[in-house]
Amino acid sequence: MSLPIPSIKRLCRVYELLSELRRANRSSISSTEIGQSLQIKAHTVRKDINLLGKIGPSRSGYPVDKLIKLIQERLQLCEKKGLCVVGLGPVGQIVLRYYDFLKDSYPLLAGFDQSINRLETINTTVPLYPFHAITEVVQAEDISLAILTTVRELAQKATERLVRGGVRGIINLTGTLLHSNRQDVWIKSIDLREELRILTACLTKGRSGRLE
Amino acid sequence: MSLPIPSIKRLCRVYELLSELRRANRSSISSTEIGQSLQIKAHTVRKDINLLGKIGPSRSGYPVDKLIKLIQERLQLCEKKGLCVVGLGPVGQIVLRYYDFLKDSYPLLAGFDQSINRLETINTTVPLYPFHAITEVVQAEDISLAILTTVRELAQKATERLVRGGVRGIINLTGTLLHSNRQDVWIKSIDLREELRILTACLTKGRSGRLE
DNA sequence: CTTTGTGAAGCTCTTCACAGCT
DNA sequence: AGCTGTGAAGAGCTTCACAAAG
Repeated sequence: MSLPIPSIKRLCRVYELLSELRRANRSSISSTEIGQSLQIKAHTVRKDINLLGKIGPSRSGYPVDKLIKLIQERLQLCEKKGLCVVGLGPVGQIVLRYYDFLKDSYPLLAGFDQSINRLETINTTVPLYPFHAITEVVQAEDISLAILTTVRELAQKATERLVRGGVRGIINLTGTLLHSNRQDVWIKSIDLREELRILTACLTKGRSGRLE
Repeated sequence: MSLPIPSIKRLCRVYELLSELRRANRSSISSTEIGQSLQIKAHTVRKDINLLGKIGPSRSGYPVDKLIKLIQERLQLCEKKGLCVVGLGPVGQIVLRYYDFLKDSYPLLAGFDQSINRLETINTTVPLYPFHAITEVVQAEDISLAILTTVRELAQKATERLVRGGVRGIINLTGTLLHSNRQDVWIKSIDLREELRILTACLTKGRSGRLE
């Protein structure tokens, strides 16, 4: 059975927490403590973990190593996924320069831009290609995820080429609404202006909830 | 009555769509068409709009102008909110340089960094201040929103100073979990690594839903 | 005959309560 | 005592179905 999206989101945060704990050599942690650290109710943490399947009969907190492995397997965080950046303006260049923190799981295999000038002047170890090569390169390099940072006008065309090449997940930073008929493509749009508006509207609510 | 968060999010997107329509001189639009444009069910669009209050008895689509005004009022998008950026590394500098697209509603009143060197070398019309001045400046300039882009180590301290000065909404781009006891402070955390993991996990689900 | 408006039904996710294990 | 695991209850949001209006 497939996990509910809210559970997936929380489990990704649990995963990050556990990775930090492992670095600090902690060997186990209780649902209560996970809850406090991440500001989630302990009930919910346990439900989420149980949705993953049986972890074993330990009754004194969850073993960090086992739980990491379980989440990795169930959420498919174990196998590497090829990543690319489309649009090498200021934002795209930041991704090129600072992607180190994700290269273990998401090797950055390609950057694309429509301007030949940019392709020639940007100094990076990531292979760069012209915009028209997207489908071909994505297919050849087996890239399944993309970060979109193009100008608005190119966003939809880029999406189509990415999907045609085999990309199945896109982080859309262009502030444009992307269309894709396909039912197996996931798009996460992030737009600062929209987020500011949401925050503004939330201020009028009495108490604050967490924004996912 | 206060709106549910999912409705707030959708209405912000409707608002953006309506703004575009107004620029194109459209005078009315139906819930069906809004739904198609934003990939929301028409039912839901109407429910959301009705939550705002009575808009009037027109039965041939919603009048664009009236609806914009109604959303603005109810979501408090009308009055300006002072904004600041904390942390002037690569990401913070992008906000400084490209914030134009939001300055109408969110004037950027201050930038903060802990490095005096940065404060002196960055070329911008936005007033820059040292890290320790956060509380004071936020209060003096009546700033209510902040974009956080500091290094991890400073994120929590920055948050405390911002909140003490009067900030009530924070977009957190630091990849750190922020704590705030206060019930009237809203925090939206955006973290590329987490988003990539969520996308990865979603790929294992059969059909794609929209990620909010 | 298309459009909005809305109570009611339905569904998904969260929270509860408590059994069972260590 | 403190912890996990889980069916049952509950809350919140979405979807439905249809009345009412142009």
